[in-house]
Amino acid sequence: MSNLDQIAKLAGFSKATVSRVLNKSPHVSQETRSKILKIMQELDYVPNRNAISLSKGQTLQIGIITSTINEIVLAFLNSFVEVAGQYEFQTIIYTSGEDKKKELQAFEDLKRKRVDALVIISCVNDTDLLSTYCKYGPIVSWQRMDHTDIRSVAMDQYEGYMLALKHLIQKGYTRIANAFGRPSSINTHSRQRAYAYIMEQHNLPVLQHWNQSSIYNIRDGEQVVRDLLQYRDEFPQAILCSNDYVAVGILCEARRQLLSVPEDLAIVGFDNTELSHTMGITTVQNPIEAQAQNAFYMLSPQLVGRQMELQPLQYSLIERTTT
Amino acid sequence: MSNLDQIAKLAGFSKATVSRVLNKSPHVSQETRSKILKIMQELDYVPNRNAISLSKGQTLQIGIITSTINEIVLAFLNSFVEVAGQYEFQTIIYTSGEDKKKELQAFEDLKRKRVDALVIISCVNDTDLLSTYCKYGPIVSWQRMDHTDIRSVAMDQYEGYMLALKHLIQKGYTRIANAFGRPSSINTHSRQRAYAYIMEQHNLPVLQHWNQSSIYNIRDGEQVVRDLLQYRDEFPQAILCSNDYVAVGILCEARRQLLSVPEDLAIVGFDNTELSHTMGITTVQNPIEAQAQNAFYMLSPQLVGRQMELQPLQYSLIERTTT
DNA sequence: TTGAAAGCGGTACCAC
DNA sequence: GTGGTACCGCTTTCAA
Repeated sequence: MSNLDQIAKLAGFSKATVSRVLNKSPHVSQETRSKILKIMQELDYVPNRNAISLSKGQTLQIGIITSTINEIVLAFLNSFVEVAGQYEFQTIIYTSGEDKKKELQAFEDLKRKRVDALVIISCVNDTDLLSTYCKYGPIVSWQRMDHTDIRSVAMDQYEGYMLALKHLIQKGYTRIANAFGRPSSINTHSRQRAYAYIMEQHNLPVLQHWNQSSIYNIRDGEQVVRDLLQYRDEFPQAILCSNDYVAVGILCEARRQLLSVPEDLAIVGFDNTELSHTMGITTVQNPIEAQAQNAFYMLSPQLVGRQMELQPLQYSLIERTTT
Repeated sequence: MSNLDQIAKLAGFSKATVSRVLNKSPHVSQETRSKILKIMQELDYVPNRNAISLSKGQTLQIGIITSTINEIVLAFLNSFVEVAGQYEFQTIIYTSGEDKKKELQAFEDLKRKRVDALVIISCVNDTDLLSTYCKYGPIVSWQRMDHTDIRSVAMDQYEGYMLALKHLIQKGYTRIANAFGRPSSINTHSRQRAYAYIMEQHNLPVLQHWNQSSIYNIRDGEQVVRDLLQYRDEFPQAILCSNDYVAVGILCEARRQLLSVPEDLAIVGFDNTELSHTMGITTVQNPIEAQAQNAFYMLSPQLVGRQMELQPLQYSLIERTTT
């Protein structure tokens, strides 16, 4: 492998001049430039990115942290990789598997200058601890954070959940259950607030086993149906899900249990993923791609020195056949 | 940010000794070590990864190339990130969006020493061109390659497809259609060979419109059903799919069209993903996780200087309710 | 327009 | 066990 020095020697110029050519500096004469370019071509030269990173103190790499890559994360990840790539930034995946130590390595890598910035999709460490890393580079989060140092691109799911609740009530459903996600998450709290508010406002019943938590995926959704069926007399008319995959699980299991949807059980998903469309699940449209792009835009002032305008975000209800 | 030099000065030792402490060299006295470690702690010192990479000529980063991150890729990606992480390697995503230039950047990054190795999930460039990059580092592929320089971890889908075909025939289905993926791919060719062989052996009919290509995802699957319905009289009894997502699309659309499954149409997926389980789709179990792990193991001789034993791979048929 | 040289922050070989 | 020092390969300031 050839390096700058060799190119410089062969061309009869200094490293500085060769570097100028590489960086398209205007302060190089035309003939010098073409002579150097020719030699680079001949030697099949490409600059070493580690050397550049070390010298510039910038890697053009962004770390993205998630416990695991699942279907929900997919849309965000794709969209983020895409927009970051447009600005020459690469994306490194850090999967923690909910392990605090492993997750922390991503933050250490920010400190160690392996990445220029971090995006949190989900994290398990204490936010007070994580925010101490802000001094090493910009950090944004998709997951809502209870800490002011780390900004979040997510929307308040209170609004989205309200849409779903109002839709159900308007349709005449009164016995409404919830399949929440992480019990301690801000999203879950928002949803619980919306639920409590609406239920009280309409003077509707709230049973304890209608509030299930830690329901994340298809399998969990299937289990929810089986659990609810144990209380035959208190079976809900409708169920709101933490995401579309949970809704899919509930729908499939409901059918297996010979419940007809939406007559015996109405289902509302969340996110409006491809799958909810295919399976005809009523859901709340969540602009995930836009949030991923906003994540990059929020980093951009420190990354590319330019403030970028965030896209407006809005929920909407997509009515399909499960309500 | 502090660096080696500062630590050395403050501790009253040389950079070399500090470096030894960092790298856990045994040739440092206990008190020197603890003294240096104490100072590192006080200054909150961590070594700069770019400097290490430059000096060692190794980044501990592996690039993974795919046109887009979809559900099929998910299992592979998760598994690969996991196993690579166990050996301290990080994974960088390169999504090409089928753009040859963009895809080539990943290979240039191998040359430029941004990554130590590459894993191809899918690629669009000419394999002759890509194999010229082998001299810069190890490259393996999940997608089957027609080039000997780049080894593939994938299995020959001929075997898997045979399982599915034999299953259908044993069940008494004779009018069998195919939803193939990329027309030019080696996998598709393997499947076509298996199909042709079985059909001829059993003297079964083969209609041209029973062989659909470029069917990749749920939407494509839905479309397949609508297309096939145009030939009412020549509607197949069963259909084999390029993957489980196509099968899901076909299943959902078939139900919407009031076809009963498997009576009017039997469906066999491929891969045995979570979703096929949930929806009760008969499928071919494809050990994707093991292939991802093997991908790392195939890189390992050049990456960690150790030959690792590849896991044996085997297809099996998972019979569920769609056949 | 060009060059010399001092970084960037480590590693690793060779002395002692 | 420890230190001196030449790398690794590129950027950037200052002079000329």
